[in-house]
Amino acid sequence: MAEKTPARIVEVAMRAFGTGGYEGTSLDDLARQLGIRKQTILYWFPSKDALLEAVVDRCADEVTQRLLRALDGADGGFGRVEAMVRAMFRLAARHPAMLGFLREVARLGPPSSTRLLERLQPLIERASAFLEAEMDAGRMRRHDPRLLLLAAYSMVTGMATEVDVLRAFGEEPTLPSLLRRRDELISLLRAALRP
Amino acid sequence: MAEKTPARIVEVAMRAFGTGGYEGTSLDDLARQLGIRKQTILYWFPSKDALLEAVVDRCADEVTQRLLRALDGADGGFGRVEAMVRAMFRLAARHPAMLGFLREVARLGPPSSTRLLERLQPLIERASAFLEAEMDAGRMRRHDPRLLLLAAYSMVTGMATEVDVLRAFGEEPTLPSLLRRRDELISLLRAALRP
DNA sequence: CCTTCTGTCTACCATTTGGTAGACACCGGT
DNA sequence: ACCGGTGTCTACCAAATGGTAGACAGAAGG
Repeated sequence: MAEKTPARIVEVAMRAFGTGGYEGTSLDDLARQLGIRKQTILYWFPSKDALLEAVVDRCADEVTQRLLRALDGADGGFGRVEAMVRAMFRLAARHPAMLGFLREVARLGPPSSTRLLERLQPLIERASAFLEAEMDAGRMRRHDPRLLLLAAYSMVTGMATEVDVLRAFGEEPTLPSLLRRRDELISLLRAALRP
Repeated sequence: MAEKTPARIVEVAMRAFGTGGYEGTSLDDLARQLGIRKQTILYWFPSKDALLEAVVDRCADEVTQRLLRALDGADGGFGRVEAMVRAMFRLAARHPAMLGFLREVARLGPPSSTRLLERLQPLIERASAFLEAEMDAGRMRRHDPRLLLLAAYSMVTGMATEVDVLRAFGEEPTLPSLLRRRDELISLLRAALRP
């Protein structure tokens, strides 16, 4: 049990909130999964809302860190877009509930959604500035950079998380299928962005 | 009060489930909004789950009807894609909670998601057959038709529903802004699909 | 006038929920 | 040996939840 209790709680809560929803997950559920009593959860986080905030922060950190790295590295141009999509899919493969949690927070609305987006703001700024610059330089077809970003975000979370929908579309929730979806999405974006 | 009670219940429930989530909405909440007691709800629908099923069916009917009409009418080629996107956005404008409800059902998983997708299956088949034919004829750039459909679906629901996210991206939830998003999305798809 | 059916209501109920109060065990420092 | 803090636990609690039982009012039909 190397991991600290609060970190374990946040981890399990993110998975649970991301798949079962916030209201659909009780503190007792979490405690059961953690092998502790719910009072221990309430010792570390004074209320369920406070726990949610902590999970939001953890999630924002993870996403920001991964995407900023992808945005910095690699060659410029479309390679960077591709790197970001790959980073998100890697996240989806390694941490499947996190994208679900993102979506859940968006549904919950303020104050959690506000908190999340505040923390993601720098990332959004950097990414849309990058797209704008590429478009100005004529290396990408011109679109509204923020709407493009939003569309890409929606596609990634959709294609990475909606397992049942995927099944209806003939896709199994396996790793190879995930990679196919990733490549298909990249090719779609490339087609949309070629000058 | 021309509308029948069961229909009113389903209507209000769809709005509530779509914005507040299924577990986040109590029968008492619904009853309050309807100006009746929850026992009246339970008279028409034997349980909360049964009510959810009814809402799922109602939603599937509405979506199928609107999209099939868009898929039939208009000229072929990209015009039909555009008509479908427009139909979805019209739905989003007139019935904002319905797309949110779609997403909620996807999150809830089986059996509701299964039920919804079964009922949408014919629509999915028709749409992907259409895309396939267009690609075969060389009138659209080749992509995996089902994944393309899924991507488009994700983009539409995302861009039409995630108001808080939108706000972070500098978009206000007003009608003109919705139309801008619609047009931007159409132009994105057109760019991705031009041969 | 009586009966039956329909739709809504009042009165409950068992369970679950988020949260409080406080006991208890362990640990490091003195 | 003692003490103060830290982390987890047991014992509760008030409110809310989905659901049951049955009263009641009105309309329809004989």
